[in-house]
Amino acid sequence: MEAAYQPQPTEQRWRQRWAEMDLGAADPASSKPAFSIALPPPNITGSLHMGHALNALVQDSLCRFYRMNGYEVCWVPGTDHAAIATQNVIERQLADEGTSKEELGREAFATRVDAWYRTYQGRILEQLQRLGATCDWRRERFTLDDAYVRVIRIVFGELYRQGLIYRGPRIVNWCPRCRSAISDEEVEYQEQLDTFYYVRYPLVLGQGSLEVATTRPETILADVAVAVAPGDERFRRYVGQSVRDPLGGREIPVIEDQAVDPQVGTGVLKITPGHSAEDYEIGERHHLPIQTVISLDGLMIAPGFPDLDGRGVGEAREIAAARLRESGAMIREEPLLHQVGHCDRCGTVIEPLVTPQWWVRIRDLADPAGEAVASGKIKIHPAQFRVQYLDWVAGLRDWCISRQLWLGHRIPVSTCANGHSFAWVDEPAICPECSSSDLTADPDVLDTWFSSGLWPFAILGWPDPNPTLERFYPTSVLSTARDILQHWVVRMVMMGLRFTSDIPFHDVLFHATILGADGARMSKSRGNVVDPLDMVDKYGADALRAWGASVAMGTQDARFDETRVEGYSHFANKLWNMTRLLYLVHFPGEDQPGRIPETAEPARESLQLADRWILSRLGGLTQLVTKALPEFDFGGAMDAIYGFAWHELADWYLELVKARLETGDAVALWVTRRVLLQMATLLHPIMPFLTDALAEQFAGTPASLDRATWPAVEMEWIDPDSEMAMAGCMNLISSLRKWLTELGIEVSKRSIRVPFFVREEGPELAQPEALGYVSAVLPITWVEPSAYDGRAARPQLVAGRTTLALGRSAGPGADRWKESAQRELVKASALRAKLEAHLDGPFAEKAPAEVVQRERDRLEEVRQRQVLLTRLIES
RNA sequence: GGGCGAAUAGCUCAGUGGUAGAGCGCCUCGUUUACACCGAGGAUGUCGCAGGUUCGAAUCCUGCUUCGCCCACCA
Repeated sequence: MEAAYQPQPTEQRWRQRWAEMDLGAADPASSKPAFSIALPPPNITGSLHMGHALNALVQDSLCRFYRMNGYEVCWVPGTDHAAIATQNVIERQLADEGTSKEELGREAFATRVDAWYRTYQGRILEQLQRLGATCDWRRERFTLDDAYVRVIRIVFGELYRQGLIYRGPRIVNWCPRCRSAISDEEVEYQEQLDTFYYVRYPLVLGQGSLEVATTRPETILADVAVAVAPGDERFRRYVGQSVRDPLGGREIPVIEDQAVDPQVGTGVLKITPGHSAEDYEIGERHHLPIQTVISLDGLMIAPGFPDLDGRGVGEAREIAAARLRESGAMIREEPLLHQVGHCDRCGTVIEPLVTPQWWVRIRDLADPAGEAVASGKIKIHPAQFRVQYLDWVAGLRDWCISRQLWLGHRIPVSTCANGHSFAWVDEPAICPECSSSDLTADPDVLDTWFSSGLWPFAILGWPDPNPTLERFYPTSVLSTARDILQHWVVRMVMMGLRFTSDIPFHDVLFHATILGADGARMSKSRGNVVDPLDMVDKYGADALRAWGASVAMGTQDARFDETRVEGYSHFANKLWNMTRLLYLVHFPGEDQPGRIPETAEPARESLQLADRWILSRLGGLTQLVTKALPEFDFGGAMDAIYGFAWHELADWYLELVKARLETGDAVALWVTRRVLLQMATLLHPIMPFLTDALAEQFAGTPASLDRATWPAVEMEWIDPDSEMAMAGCMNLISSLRKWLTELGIEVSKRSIRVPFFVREEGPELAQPEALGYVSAVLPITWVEPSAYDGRAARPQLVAGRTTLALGRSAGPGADRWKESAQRELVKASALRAKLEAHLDGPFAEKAPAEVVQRERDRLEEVRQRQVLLTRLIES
């Protein structure tokens, strides 16, 4: 074994081995219970980011855990074409090259896209493998594959025939830059400072006017009414009359509508159904016409107004405001901070526009999706996101699924010259109704989330009955980032329930979002992005995984902290060297190859105190980890293993057992081997590379711990008495070591042996092995008290209820021992006073008996300690 | 505006009704035959603020402050 653990060559070797062993291969014919995960398909828009990495390691840890627990695990990987995102990435590239998709033309653009997908698709999956992911790689899916496209068309056709998909002109969130509609969920609201314009709308008949407050004077030309709240006394006399729009001079009615809030602005709302979602609804209620003054490019259409016509919306706003000021219609202007919708892909301000689009009637789909979570059939972790899910599902509106992009799944509908529209799976040459061959295919493509929503069953071969689908659907767990809840998770539940009559997964995991070290979301523009593969290069995949496990399920976003990743790389080295310690006992030569041999389990009676203690602790650890992982408490499992390995096994047990190992003590050899190996097994789901490299050093282990059986808890190991005895002994050793240091005795010098004798023996030394343990880790030697009785005051130490005395005049710090004892006495007295006061009060009567007893024991201990210390100082 | 969450050591974060924890950083000392990717020791905390419940609160409740996330048609 090398003196230091080397992650890079080790990981490379094991990646290859796992691939050869095909660890992820799922056999639908197996008789084991099933566990399955559909890997959330990363967008093919570049490389893997920290979120992907975190998500991958969460899923991989679960898959490994369940395989080790006897499950047939199916983890299906894949990628998503991500229409809008990919198109934007490629458009940016083209812009950098000084060209555009329009210049290229559709065909050349499509070629370009294909090349992009080919380059990055494989790369993303390779990156997952570098993290140690054990997917069933042969089942890889891509949302543009023929089979996947077929599923989409079948689903679309079904919904179409069931009347759940319809086409119609309605107001949509239009992104003028993408030149496409986007769904409500793709709109991101940002606070923005604009001007609030107060504008006068004069009555057509008679004197008077209404004041309207608006942020969008350029849309006055598309106003079709002015509305007030029902019963608003201030404006009662205007209702039913007409006012003139102050730019165009058209007559428009004054109406009442419940959507108007009398508190906001002037209490009078201009109604522009063509350019506001809210106004559109009001317009529908009152059967108002729709006027349009903004084009799909976001430019004004105002033929009668040459100064406005063809201008951008921003410019037009300034011009319209100027006109209003000139005409005297502008009453005043004030700054207004408000929320404005932006395209979440390109950041452009959304323009609500009325265009013909395809829609999914949502209620029939959403209600069952809500019920699945409300009833507990689908569980969400952490639990507080359940509420968010339910609120969100309850508020869903019809879903706009058409996009006017060049990239994506075509809407599988054609219309013939005679006006027959029909959905298809394979594009037909003639109309099925009238056999007309004059067909027009719909030009739009589908929202990416429409196809992603089918992922869990589409990748398992639906709709054709097959063993994989039968066996692994519904999937067990869906793990994802929480920002995708509304986009994706809900869609999958809706589609799953509708088309498979079953939930798509049992548990939903929302892992933490990883922020940059500066606490902001990672973004290229902020320059705070950390590439997970850089971390893998630097510290190893296992270190990154261990860190990820420790933060994955926090309820709060987690800042990336490289020092902690580094800390876990040290941990990996520590584990390596703990195993190396045992290895060198068997194979003392540096380069001597061999495997730590299996030996027979010793009889329980032959175990020493330390052996019983560490096995008991191991039993407790096994219990904890076995419970934590299926509850998705990766952090709890990681912390427990870390603490056990470093602060119990390495710091104490291995130090105590070293001498026994060197003399070939069969019991010590067996216990050490057992503990090291079982600990590695428990850690394998989280740190697979390292633990496999460790297990390889032991004879009789499987080719990978992934194939090992998960350790059962050995109940007979659980031994509270030994744990308590050992705790006392460790406490004594710590006190003595501290004390020796204070006396100026070099604790770690092996050449020195300081004589000590036991003056008062407390429970710390009750176990026969205890004295030996103290002298095993400290440079002391035990002498008979009689040899020193009667001598003058000797430096003494009180630890717990044990008093030890130094057997010769001490080194340079010899005169300091009384100071040290004095300090201890002060502490003991203070503690005693506190405990006595506590036990004197109502605590003694009201608290549970065992808690009170514990305090009494502490008091008794501290009293004795005080007596000992006092005697000591006075001696 | 509504909902959810967070506030613990210098930094990043665990934790939990009964004696405040880890990693990293800092100070002292040490070892180089498991590990300097190490060991031993140390300093640093009114566990956001104010009330309440309780024998006991960092932990439960209420209010407040600050930060974050989600939702929402304030024009």
